[in-house]
Amino acid sequence: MKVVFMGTPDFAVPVLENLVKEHDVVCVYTRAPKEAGRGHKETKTPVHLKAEELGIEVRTPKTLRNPEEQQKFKDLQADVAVVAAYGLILPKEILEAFPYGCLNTHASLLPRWRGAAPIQRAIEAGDKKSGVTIMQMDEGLDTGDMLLKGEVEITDTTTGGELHDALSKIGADLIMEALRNYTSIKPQKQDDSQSCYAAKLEKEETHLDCSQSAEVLERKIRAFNPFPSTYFEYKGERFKVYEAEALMADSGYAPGTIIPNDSGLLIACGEGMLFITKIQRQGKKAMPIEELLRGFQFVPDEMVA
RNA sequence: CGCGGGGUGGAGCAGCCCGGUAGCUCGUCAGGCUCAUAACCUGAAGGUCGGAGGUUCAAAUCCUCCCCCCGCAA
Repeated sequence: MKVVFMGTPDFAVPVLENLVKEHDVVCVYTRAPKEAGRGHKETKTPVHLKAEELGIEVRTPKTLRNPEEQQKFKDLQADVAVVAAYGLILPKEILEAFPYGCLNTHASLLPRWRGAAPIQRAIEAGDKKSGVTIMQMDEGLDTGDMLLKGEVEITDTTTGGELHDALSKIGADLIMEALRNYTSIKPQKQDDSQSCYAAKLEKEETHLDCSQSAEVLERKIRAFNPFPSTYFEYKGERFKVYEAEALMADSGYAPGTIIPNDSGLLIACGEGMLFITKIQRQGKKAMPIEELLRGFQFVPDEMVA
């Protein structure tokens, strides 16, 4: 088939890689390069780089709401547009431009977790499973009819990064199946009453609030690992937390207190305690807590914030 | 030219501001103690202090340039 691909982050790259194996990807749409990273160098999106590597035309319009862009899109005369975490709203004219419309690869089991950050939100909420849904896009936010689903288990050690990679791969395979069997798949409506939204990750949430339950904090740490990661502050210095264990016994200490113990870094929480197992000091690499503690001391009874 | 931290025996850190015999915790190896041990005691090996210049009687430490890693902010 003649396919237009629309995607932006790493999650979308495997989808593009799969598409080119069986289809004629005539054009790739992605977000425009922006200043990012240290030194504010202009950075192309992962999909942009992959498309260039594959020798496919790349377009980076700032919006698809204007008639000129819509016409340029239609002129591609493709059979279908495959969308994976693109980041721009697709107006009706785009959605209806090709015979098969726009198929989206969404990283959740819809209708649960519509929206921006379904992967992290599923772990954070304590869901036991997640997955990918291929849907026929409509004008709503992830409300289109569902074509295919692929499930994956979330264990009590699954990190956001692991789930991201797993879902990315599943999505890349599912979209191929959807294209192959498009005409025989019966679209299913979403049950709106079962829906929920995955709000985008805010910087503010990455700060660990020790007054919360250790269980809740542990899930957040796991969901946000490796990105955007969580942190606490100690003596004015920021420490990123990548892994921790929740101990739900009552510590008897005020939330935020470093509890004396000889096996590692134990912090009192609103409910239970957090035993930090992987940490990163600013300016340093992430490392197991034992390593940091060989040369750095967290003084017992002092507080983290 | 966005702001900032760091590169010191295998690991993690201190020392740098106020130049002058390289230190701590851990690991490794050997020996000892012990019913035994990841515990304890004794001893040992192991470092071009990221790289290149410069200042100096003397540089991990001061100056210049370069390489690499990371945090913030976007």
